[in-house]
Amino acid sequence: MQKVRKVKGTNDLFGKEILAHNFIEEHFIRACKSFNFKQISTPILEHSDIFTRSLGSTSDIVSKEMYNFVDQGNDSLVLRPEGTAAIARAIITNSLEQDVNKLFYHGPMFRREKPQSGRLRQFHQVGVEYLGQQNHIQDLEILLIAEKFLNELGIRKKVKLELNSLGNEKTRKEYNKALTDFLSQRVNELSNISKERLKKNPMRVLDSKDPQDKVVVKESPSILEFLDSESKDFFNKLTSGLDDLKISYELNRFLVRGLDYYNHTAFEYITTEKKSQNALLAGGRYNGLVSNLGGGDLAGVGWAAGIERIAMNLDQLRDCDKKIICFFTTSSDLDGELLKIVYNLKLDSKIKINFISSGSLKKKFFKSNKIGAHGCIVLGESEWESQKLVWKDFKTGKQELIESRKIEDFLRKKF
RNA sequence: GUGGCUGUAGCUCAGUUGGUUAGAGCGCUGGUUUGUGGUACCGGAGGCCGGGGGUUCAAAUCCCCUCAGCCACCCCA
Repeated sequence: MQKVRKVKGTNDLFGKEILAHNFIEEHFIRACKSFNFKQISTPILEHSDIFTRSLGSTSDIVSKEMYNFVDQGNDSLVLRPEGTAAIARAIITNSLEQDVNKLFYHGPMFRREKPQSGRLRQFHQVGVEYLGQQNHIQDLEILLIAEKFLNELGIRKKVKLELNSLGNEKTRKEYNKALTDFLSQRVNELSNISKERLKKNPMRVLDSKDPQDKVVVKESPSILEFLDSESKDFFNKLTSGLDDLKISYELNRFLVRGLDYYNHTAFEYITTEKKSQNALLAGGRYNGLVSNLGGGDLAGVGWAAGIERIAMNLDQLRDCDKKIICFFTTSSDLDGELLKIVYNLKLDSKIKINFISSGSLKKKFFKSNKIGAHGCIVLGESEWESQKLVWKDFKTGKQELIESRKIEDFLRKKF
């Protein structure tokens, strides 16, 4: 019989991996709460049009990566490929437009891509969204959360912040025209993929990795010189704000976001190591998104980070400081008695109890060491006649007798 | 979707120009006279050598197909 197998690009999380996930989520939540952001959790299932309307039909996510299907009720549904559009939808459906919306979320996202390092079909993101009236302070605030988050994970020094402005709609319209003119003149020098992109979405040519393309792109006009006065003013406020906060960043005029809803601010935290999937955390401003989905005229800015990608860059997890104490008997007849004691123990979470029921006494000690126990409690036949237990400390090798009634006090005092 | 690399025990891998019952380390498990570990010794379980087909007296080994995994491109977190 063939072994059952998992869906391609999905992972079971256990052992070290899930510890890393939890570790990252905990730090993320703490950073968000410290800025008074509120949690939101939206469904994994959404109507397809939430994403087709907002991300742009030329985006790869919509054109080839969405897990969509028609259900038994003839609804066209999708496993959400990203969080921002879903949150915009939630704000509209719950009539939250009037509130100040400082939100954070975490959960699985789905894209049907060919898996590789740092890329999965089901992956996990954490993200923040700040909705309201446009104000550069909001951009700064979500960047501060990102800074705090990455710092506390100890990986801020491994990444750099790259920043660009995509300007407002007017800016992009003019820039796109200029860029198209420029690229069209040199279309023969471009790769085939870039020739295609030139027709559909010329700004995508800017972040091509093709060396030939890069030569051409290097000489292309810069969007930063096309910013109109509103866009320019906004971007200047943001960069001087970052300077004041002493947050280091690099301007990268080739940084374009893949999704249509972005405008003005665009940024990425990327690893300085040479890796193919180097964007750990990325985001930007999306002023038109909510109104585009039929809601009010609400500006927004936010980011999302890939938990798996961050986990790949985590040096090591801090060991949890709970101590393992093994419990076993000298005779299996007494296992029931010992279980009763364990069941009645009321301890705080300082220790983990590991009950051992198989093997000779020697093997039980052996196993205790194997799993890194701090010590063990042994219920021995002869000591049990006077209701006593043996405590053995593995560091010192010493053992002592304790009354079974007092075991709780004993352990509490010890740990 | 397009390429490259890799599939042998639970894990990491050996396996010589095709040659008989398929190997190691770690892990798991049992024991070393029956109540004491971290480091010893002896044993055991566990493999349709990813799957299918072909060449051959003979295939883990050579050829073809297929599946899976990893990596890269595209794109993105």
